[in-house]
Amino acid sequence: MTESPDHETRVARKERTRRAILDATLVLCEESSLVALSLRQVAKQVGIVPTAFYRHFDSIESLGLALVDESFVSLRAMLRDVRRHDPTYRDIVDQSVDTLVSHVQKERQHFNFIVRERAAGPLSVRAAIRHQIELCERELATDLARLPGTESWSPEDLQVLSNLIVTAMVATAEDILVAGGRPDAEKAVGERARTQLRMVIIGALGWTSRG
Amino acid sequence: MTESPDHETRVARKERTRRAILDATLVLCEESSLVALSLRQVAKQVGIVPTAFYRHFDSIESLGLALVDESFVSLRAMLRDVRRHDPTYRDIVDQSVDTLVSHVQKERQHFNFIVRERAAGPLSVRAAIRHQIELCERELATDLARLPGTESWSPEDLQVLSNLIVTAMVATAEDILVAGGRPDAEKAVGERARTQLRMVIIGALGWTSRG
DNA sequence: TGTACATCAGTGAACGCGCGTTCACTGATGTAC
DNA sequence: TGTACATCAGTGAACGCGCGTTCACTGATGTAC
Repeated sequence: MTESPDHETRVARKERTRRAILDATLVLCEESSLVALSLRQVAKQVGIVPTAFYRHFDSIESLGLALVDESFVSLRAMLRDVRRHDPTYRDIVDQSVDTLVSHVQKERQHFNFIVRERAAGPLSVRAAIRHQIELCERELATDLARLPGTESWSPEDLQVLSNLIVTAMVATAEDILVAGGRPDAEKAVGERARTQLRMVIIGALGWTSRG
Repeated sequence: MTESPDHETRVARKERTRRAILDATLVLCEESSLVALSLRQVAKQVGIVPTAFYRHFDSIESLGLALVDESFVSLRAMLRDVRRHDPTYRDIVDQSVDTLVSHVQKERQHFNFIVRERAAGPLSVRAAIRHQIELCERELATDLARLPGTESWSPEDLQVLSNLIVTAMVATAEDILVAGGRPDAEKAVGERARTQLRMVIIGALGWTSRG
């Protein structure tokens, strides 16, 4: 990079280039997938020579793993927001869906990366994403256990319910991305997610665990 | 192709090569995605020279569209099986999930292709898959309307419920593929899908449409 | 503070390779008479 | 049935291009004294 500020430390400059590589990759992954991406395309987008890439990552695959970590840091921040129930909301469903929708809009590139690479990324990237989503499911299961009405549920059934909810929320995130910024379409997807969450939760309350 | 039977018509030989291209692509797409696939890799797998590819398809993208059509023909056959409720089953949920699981196992390559390219394929392929899944959702919605207990539901809410069920079933198919043939893991995924369908249907019966 | 040396992010040339696509071709199959 | 011609699936050479990776390098930044 030539346009570096004059009095920046060497470590800071390196970090800035690393950041630029991550950002460039997120941009390129808006259209396609990691597996169709070349190191040279990334370098070109960043504005460095291809060989400079190796100062930061071994391969596109390890760059992908770094992006998974980073994406889930921001996703976990969202889950914390959901968990901290804002008293101005009359309904936990309304609040959760609003948080999801606004977070996907704000972190569009990260969510797009996750949903695409989850299905099509390099094997290790797919595995890492699957693992992270499973952790989210488990966290949600323990949250659900604190909800009134689930006292008699077995841990297994809570886990199954949690899996269903996470699946529906991932699909909602995908559909918000497909809506592509059209506010009416995004709003419709949010409405649908609200209805689905209510259906599932009413189903949950009517359900008697076998455990 | 050199190993052609002696007395095969020209049309039949062409069809056989076309079939071989489709099959080779499904094999190569087990590991990766269409967008990371080259025409030369496909030709090599088939055993033809790269240029012969053009006798059958314009591009990898149009080959992908042909595979979408083909995959959904077999998927629709499955939906017909689900719809024709076998009286030996005590439960529509048990039967539907069994049909799904066995169909995914039988048509592993097609399902793998669909779930991967749905998220990561060329734009036109993604659009085609999204369209087909939407058609499935609509069909399911009309089926649901015939179920006792849904008389008071609005068409919109039936559609929303249908979307939730299809989403859960697509996720189930994905997880069966991830289970990768390990019978215990596949069985567990089927069990979970059964429980989830029951939760959703109980939720549906407890739900009062606003329409 | 000044000097001598070490570190290391980024450079640029070079490599062999697989890519999509073009083109003129071959030879078996199909058709008209 | 036999002949002359048309069709067309598959061939093989050739092209310019982008690929990942190697290597020796440069020159600014950092460190030891």
